[in-house]
Amino acid sequence: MENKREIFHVLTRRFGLLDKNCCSVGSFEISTIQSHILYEIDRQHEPSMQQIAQILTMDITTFSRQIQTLVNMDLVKKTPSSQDKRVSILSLSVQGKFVATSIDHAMNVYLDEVFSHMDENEREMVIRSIKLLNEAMSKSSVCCTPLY
Amino acid sequence: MENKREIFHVLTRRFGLLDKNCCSVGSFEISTIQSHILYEIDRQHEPSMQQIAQILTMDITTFSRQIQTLVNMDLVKKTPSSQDKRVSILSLSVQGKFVATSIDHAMNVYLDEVFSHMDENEREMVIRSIKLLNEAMSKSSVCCTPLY
DNA sequence: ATGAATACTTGCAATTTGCAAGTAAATAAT
DNA sequence: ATTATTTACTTGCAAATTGCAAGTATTCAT
Repeated sequence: MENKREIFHVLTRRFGLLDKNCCSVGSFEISTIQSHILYEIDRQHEPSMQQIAQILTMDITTFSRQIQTLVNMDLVKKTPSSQDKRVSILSLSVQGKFVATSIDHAMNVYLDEVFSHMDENEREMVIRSIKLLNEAMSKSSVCCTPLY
Repeated sequence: MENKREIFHVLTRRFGLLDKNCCSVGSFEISTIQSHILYEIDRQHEPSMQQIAQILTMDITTFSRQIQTLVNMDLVKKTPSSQDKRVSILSLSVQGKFVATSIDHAMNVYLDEVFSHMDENEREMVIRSIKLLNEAMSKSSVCCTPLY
């Protein structure tokens, strides 16, 4: 029987390391969490604070302060919702979009390099496997609240 | 072309979340980093502080203090090396071994549950893919030095 | 024997964290 | 219509975590 945890542990530590090192773009020093925040704001449609905080399973107060930092860095904009004045709609500034895109690009460059060590069949298999795994994880009842 | 980053991001966030939630065993409150430290001490043969800190890419001073905490919790033992009195050999206490094993078990239970949503062929494919990926990542020259 | 390198520890100051308590707006109850 | 409750977010504060600089102790190099 395989020790599944081991191989997953190695994988996620490596990826986490990449996540950690990827995040300085130009003069911006971006922490891992901040890059994840930018990533999620970019993905979602007019997200509120709550929404992003929940996706990232962050305490809302911690999140609030991280957003303040990102607003001060002029990477994120906060717009009060017209429907509900309590909620702030988050969006990326032009600079924020640039940073998010740069990080995304860097990550994909890295992943392409990783995949270059495989042949075409292997590449396809791996991609298919990760997708399968994501589906299976989202079906799981054991861990965590589903992310998407 | 796939957006590789997206599917990897989802995967590693989910796994990270699991890592975060898994770690309270009995009366022990274990943080994610601490569980990784226990895991690596268990894996390695008579590791020094440096060794584990490097594997986990942690600052040695931060690591030193984390180890102090784990020693105080009676989960880790520090034995001065007989060959070199500067180095401390790390090992798990009986309790530490128990905690590490419990976490490992919990993770594998979760992973088994995840894999139960697949058929046997898929399971094999996924395991093979993760291994392939780990190999490819270890060959990569790009990762883990700052990208910009 | 002396200087440089290595393995680790401590001082300190900055950052990050999460709970408790706050404000303000929307919804429900009377 | 007024009051109470819930929701969305912010601030106070105290504890924990971090990393650099500077320290000690041991080993290696010359």
